[in-house]
Amino acid sequence: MAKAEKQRAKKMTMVRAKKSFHHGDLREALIAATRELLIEHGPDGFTLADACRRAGVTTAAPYKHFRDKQEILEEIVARAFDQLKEQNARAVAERGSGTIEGISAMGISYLEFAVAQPAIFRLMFGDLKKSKKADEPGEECLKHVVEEVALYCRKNGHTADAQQVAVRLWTFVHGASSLELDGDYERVVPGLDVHNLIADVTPRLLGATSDIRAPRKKKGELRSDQCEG
Amino acid sequence: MAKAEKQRAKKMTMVRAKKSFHHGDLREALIAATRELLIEHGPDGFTLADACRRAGVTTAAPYKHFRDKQEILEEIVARAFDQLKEQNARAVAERGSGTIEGISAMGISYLEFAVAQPAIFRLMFGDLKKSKKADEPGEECLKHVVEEVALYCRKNGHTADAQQVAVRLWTFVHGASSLELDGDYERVVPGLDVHNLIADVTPRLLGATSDIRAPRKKKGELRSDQCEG
DNA sequence: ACTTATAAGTAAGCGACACTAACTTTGCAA
DNA sequence: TTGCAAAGTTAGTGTCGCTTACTTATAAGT
Repeated sequence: MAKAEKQRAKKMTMVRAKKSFHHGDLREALIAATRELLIEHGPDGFTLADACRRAGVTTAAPYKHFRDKQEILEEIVARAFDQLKEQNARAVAERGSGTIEGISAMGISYLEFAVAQPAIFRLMFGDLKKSKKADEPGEECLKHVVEEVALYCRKNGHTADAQQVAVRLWTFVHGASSLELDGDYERVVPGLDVHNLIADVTPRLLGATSDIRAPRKKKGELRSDQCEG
Repeated sequence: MAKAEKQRAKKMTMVRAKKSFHHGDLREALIAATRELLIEHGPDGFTLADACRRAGVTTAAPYKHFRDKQEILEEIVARAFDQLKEQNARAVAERGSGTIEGISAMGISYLEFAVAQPAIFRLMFGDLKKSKKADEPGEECLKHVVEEVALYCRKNGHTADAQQVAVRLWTFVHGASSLELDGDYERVVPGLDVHNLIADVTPRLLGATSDIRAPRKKKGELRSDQCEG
């Protein structure tokens, strides 16, 4: 009667009413919907309620699968770290492991990840604190850089501390990603090619550690990549 | 009677009831309160309502002075840029204008600003987009770096493009600030001294130093491309 | 096959927040 | 003195995150 009609009507409003009442896999659906909204409206522009509407459930439904809003984001962040790790690995493998080009490509990969999904990138490194799950993947990302740098050093007879160098590279690439992401480059240095920036700087940061002193013009002559006017 | 009593009672709850009903300078009071809350609870952890309570007014009062919540934040961000600019100028002046030490000090000043007021720093560069007011001050910050680099180059006979070098420095320092701020260094490289990091890298990015034995002789001719898979 | 426990949904409601509208108080100026 | 605009207030709207209590479908046990 009225009941049956109501049910049927509700069915129609569901986005994916596979099995009428139960949603099949609401957990994944919510993660997907949240991801979409994150991309569409930025990190703060999405609401859990919106994600529910998109998944075709009421706003109370998520709490059967997640403790709170934050937990959905944490799951997304954790997966994003895995994705970043994988993408970086692919980039470095393509251009040559333990080479400047490979390491540089890894940095550019990092940048491209950030640009491709700005909101998620911000969540990954923002203070919404990943707390638990995203800790390890983040470490693994840097660890991979350390390995590549160490390999490069071995190949080229450098004695530099690979970890220290890797931190430099990470820092620079992260800065470039952040500034590009927020549109700060665009605003302040309109024509900038960020890929080139990273490729230019990578070799500089790969150098050995300690003999940093006054500027010696001695060696200043040789590099054409230094700065063209 | 009751009315008068109520009013008097309300007076007591006001934070600064200079003139009873009217608040003297609510605009400034709200900005101050918002700043405090920003520092206490992070960029997303504050509410306009809280700021009102702290200023001793109702939640409708702010709209006599600001269009919306965002406009308060924009004002704070604009002032923060001025403060950053000034602080950087002081830092470089102390250590010597146009010197590596001065430029390095400017970078460290940037970092310390970020660490001292993380929430505000994030607002400055986050995507909450400063839109109008914070545009110029941000540009001026970089412009100052460009000037210092140019001065340094002139002093030392470098031909480098000061703007390009300045962007490198900005990028690195911004990356260091972001990672330090979010606790990522702490998590991944616990013992790191970020000041040293900046001081180490500054000369490298200035093009001064050199120990880059990178076999990047000519673009087409890099060997060791294909090492292991 | 029938019962039954439980996982997974709904409905209704709470408190908080951003913001609005309409009213009231106050200070200042003609 | 009046009268008016600035700067408050009260009251209310819609939304959000989250909770509680109820309902429904599924799958297991006998």
